[in-house]
Amino acid sequence: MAISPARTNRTTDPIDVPDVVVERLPLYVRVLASFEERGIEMVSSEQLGSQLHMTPAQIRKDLSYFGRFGKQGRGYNVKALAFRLREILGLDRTWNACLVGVGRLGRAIISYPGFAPEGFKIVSAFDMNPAVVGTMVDGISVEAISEIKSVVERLGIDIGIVAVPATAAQQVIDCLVEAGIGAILNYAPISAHAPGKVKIKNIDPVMSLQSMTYYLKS
Amino acid sequence: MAISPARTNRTTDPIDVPDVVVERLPLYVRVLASFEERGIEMVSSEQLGSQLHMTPAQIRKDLSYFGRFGKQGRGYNVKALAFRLREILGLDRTWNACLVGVGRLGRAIISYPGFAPEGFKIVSAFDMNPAVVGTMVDGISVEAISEIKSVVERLGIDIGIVAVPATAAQQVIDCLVEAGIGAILNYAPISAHAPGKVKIKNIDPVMSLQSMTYYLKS
DNA sequence: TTGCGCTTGTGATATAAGGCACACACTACG
DNA sequence: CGTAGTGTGTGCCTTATATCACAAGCGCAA
Repeated sequence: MAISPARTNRTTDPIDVPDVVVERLPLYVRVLASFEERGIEMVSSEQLGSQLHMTPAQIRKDLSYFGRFGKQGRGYNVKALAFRLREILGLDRTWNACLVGVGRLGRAIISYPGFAPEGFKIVSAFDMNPAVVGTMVDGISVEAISEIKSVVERLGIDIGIVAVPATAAQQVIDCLVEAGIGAILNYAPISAHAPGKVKIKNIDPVMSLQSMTYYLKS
Repeated sequence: MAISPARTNRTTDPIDVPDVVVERLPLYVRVLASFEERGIEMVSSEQLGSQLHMTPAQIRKDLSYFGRFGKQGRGYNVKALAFRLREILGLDRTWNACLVGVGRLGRAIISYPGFAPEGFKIVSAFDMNPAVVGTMVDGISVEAISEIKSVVERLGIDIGIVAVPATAAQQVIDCLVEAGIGAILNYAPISAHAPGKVKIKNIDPVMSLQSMTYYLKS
């Protein structure tokens, strides 16, 4: 009568992986890439750990959520592990993103050269300001916010990037969710909340600074 | 013989407050400001919680690390609590920051209008590129990286903002630490490590996206 | 003054995350 | 083959974080 106990299946197992673990995977992908660049073929959790300032045990445990990638006595094959982790994270394809808010910050985001090499393409931009709608910014045409839903559906956009003022942010986020977006990267200084299964990450340099000052008032 | 048991003193009590709690304080400051704007005088942990999508208990416990700010039956005085939290976080003063790396991203950071209103002033900038050194960017003169230590000491700079390419980042960070900086905001795509008591926060939009895609591969 | 409704502050408890340590697997080498 | 050396995967324990639940405090109203 023994029911399959715990984590027995692998590779296709989105259940029960803690968010913290998923958030560390890109870190692993990144150091693996740097090992690969240096021509290193095998790497131990010990080496990964010292690079990342983490305990080897944590790395091994994190990886064990997704499968058994290592060989006892040898460690992990750098190339193979990187490949599998990219696969697991869904980085083996391109993702389309749209930007909402083409102000100063929005333009900087559009021009940021770090997204494309990692497979994130900003394919569309939106703004409320009629003076900006219809113009081109870095090869992207700016459209009215009312168009979000139709454009998202037409172009198959998965990710929304929000760079509007705080006052408009929650409204824009609701709008993106309504349009069927699955993940949101929010640069607006609000503690945004996305309903349902939609993932949201806030990027808020001011809040980061504001918590660090606590430790500065020595 | 009873030794003072646990948390008995308050207000000047930097010991033993978990980092997670400190990181939430700016959030509280922010919602309190929004309540204040709306002219609300008293607020309960229940109201704060529903605004922030947190349990009231967590908010009360977080605040209890620093003192007893509420009144039973009434809640918290919005203005007074905001004031105290700003004081605790060290937001009742201005902090000087310097920027390292005056590339595209660095310029965007210098021009970002969100820091100053919160008391963070970028007072100095550094770059490696001799073509940029000596120029002015948005009213800030750019100096050579070798000058960091002397400028940091002369101007009393507390915070370093790193916006250099990944390859140079760790070196720059070490240099800032050496110069006596107490906190670092790192925009470079590396998992940076600061030695000693120096606080560091990484801002990495690409990594945020890379972890969200895990949930997108529906 | 007394009593009631409301909300705090906090001990106790539950849940989540991290780390230890060891059996086991694999390699290399003689 | 056998043995020594190394490093994984994981059960178990520790530590950290979140939540519950309730006694005690406060304000208002009668």
